[in-house]
Amino acid sequence: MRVIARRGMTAATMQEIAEEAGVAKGTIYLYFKDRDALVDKTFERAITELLKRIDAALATEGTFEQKLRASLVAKFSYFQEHREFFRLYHALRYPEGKRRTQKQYDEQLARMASMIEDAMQSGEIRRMDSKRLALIITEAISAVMIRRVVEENPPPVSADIDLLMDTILDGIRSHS
Amino acid sequence: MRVIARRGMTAATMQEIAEEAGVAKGTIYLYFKDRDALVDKTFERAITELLKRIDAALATEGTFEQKLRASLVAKFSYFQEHREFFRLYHALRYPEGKRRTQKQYDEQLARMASMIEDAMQSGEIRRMDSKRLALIITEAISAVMIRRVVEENPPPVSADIDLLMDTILDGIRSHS
Amino acid sequence: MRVIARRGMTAATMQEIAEEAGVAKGTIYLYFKDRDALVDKTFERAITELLKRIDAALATEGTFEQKLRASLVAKFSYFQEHREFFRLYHALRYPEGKRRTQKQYDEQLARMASMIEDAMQSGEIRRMDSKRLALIITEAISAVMIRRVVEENPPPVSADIDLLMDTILDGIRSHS
Amino acid sequence: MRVIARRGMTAATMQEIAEEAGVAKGTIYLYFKDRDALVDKTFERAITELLKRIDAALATEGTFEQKLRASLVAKFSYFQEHREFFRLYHALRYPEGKRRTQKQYDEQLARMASMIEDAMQSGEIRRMDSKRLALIITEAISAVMIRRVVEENPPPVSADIDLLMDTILDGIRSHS
DNA sequence: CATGAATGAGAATTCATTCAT
DNA sequence: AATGAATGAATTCTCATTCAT
Repeated sequence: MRVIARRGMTAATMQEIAEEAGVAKGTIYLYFKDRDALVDKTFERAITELLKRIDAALATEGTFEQKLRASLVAKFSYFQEHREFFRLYHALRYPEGKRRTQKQYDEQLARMASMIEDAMQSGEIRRMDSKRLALIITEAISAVMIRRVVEENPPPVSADIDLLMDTILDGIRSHS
Repeated sequence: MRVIARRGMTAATMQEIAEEAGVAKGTIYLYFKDRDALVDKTFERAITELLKRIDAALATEGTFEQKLRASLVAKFSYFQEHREFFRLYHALRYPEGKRRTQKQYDEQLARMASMIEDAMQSGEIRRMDSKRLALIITEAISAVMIRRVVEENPPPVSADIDLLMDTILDGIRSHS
Repeated sequence: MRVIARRGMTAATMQEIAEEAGVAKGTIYLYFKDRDALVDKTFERAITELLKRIDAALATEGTFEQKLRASLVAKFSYFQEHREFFRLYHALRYPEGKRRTQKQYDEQLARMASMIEDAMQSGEIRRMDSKRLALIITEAISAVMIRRVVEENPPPVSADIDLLMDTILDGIRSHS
Repeated sequence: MRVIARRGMTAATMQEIAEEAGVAKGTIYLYFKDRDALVDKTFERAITELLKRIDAALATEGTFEQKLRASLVAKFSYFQEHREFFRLYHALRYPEGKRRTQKQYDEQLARMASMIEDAMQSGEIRRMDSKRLALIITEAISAVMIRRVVEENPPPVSADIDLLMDTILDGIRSHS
């Protein structure tokens, strides 16, 4: 995970992975059929943990706003702990050499869309294309989160979360 | 450009690039110092054209809303013409193997931020962190645009543009 | 034996041998110094059984013709039982990577040559180079026997044995 | 060819082949897709030359005896020139694994069988199973020829040829 | 200018062998 | 005695780069 996150999916070598893992090159092949399998499995594992956290947040009781904020907190804290994974998350969306998005990413979008529809039903948010909204919200959040990872001195997490919630819910237009 | 866009920055081989260009491998080295230079220059060239269009849109007279919409139209129409480049644009943000973002990306963000500040000054939009807003808006737009590229039957461009403008300006909260 | 016969002396892996034997890889090294020793010993064992049968046939009382036929029957019936070993027998003659023939093969040839000399002495067969004759006869027999192993529907054993005896003893020339 | 003949089909390494050929490892891959292709093609090439010579001998006018002797001379002189190939010829018959390079060998046997049938027709040799005879004769010849390659001081070629012709045509039985 | 054959450093993969349990 | 996880040397293969033509 660390090596792939650091070097990227193509540049990571079996040698470096072995060294980082503290085993010999050959040992890796006892656990993964080949390099491809290793990358795939590693990728899946890294992302599964994140999605589990986000789903847990979305599953809590409360208003849409509360759930959205909770999922946002989950995402931010995950990357706070695993700064290196931002590149994996990045690749999740449009993996090299494939035109399709990753299944897990699409599933997460679908869950977000369904939550949005519920909120529309309850009148909490306006009626709009739920799938597109899910995409826009997810990526807006990711953008800030990924940016934080590479920033020397990012603002407090709460500031970014508040800004995102504020922008998503009320837009940027002035209402004076 | 085509090969790099198709295969990705790491997977593109000099052989395939030469074939697509209709020249011999060696010939490439008459025009580029090495593979790195080729990738960098190609990347820059692909992106410069896009940024030029966006900047032109931003430079027009009018309200913030008008300029934002114009830049959005520019971006969408560019990728309508160059579907394959979405992967390059993708890489623009966090190039493999580097922790830094690409200079051009940061510059574009800065221009957007300064436009946002002008709009805040004029009272057109609320006072918020302009840099973060620039990031959020840019990425929300990119998310939809990139998604369109891989969609079989994307909705009409105007629908996506309207949705984005609407969401960015007014948020998703219901005001009944 | 089975694995080496099936895969060949070079392609057989310790892993597959261990699996077929129902033991762990490491266990093999309690019984054989290394892979080379295993292959050599296995080879020897497989061939010793065959040579014992042939020698028994040659040791019976009777005319040269009777003894030759008996040894032929022994050889054919052995490979009838152990079809997979033909590849081992094949390697017996000119082992890969060595220029020398296998000792046991040479010894068998020598025994055959001495039997031929006895038959010359007794006037049963013509005076010719006994060593070359032993070689020619042995290989002619092997050729048919090996061919039988790979044939879908080989002719009856007796037909092949009769043909070989006939050809060896009387040649192919017409005497009409 | 030389390396494969010397080391065997499995033990020959790309490194040694490259060195013997006086090129770099990578260069080989410009001419052969992979190791397998190299071995197959090399093998085929080595054998084609031999079979061409034998066929030329068989195609001459004359009695069966004359043609057989001519083909025998061809075979002996080929291996006189290319001593190292005996191992390739050896492998031709029952290649490790189950490669189908065997085809050329089978074709040659078929040609020999058809020549034998002609000789039976003309009454020059006795009526017997022509396919089995072709096999027996071919392998008897090969046996002597291969043995010559590994012998320190082989007898004169003519002696071996005479012995083979004599044995094949008239058998070993005494007619006193 | 252009070529493309040749290069060789570097990466992935295999497998005989070891050794702590 | 037996195990099998771990090792790493050896091998195949890729591809950016060079250079004689």
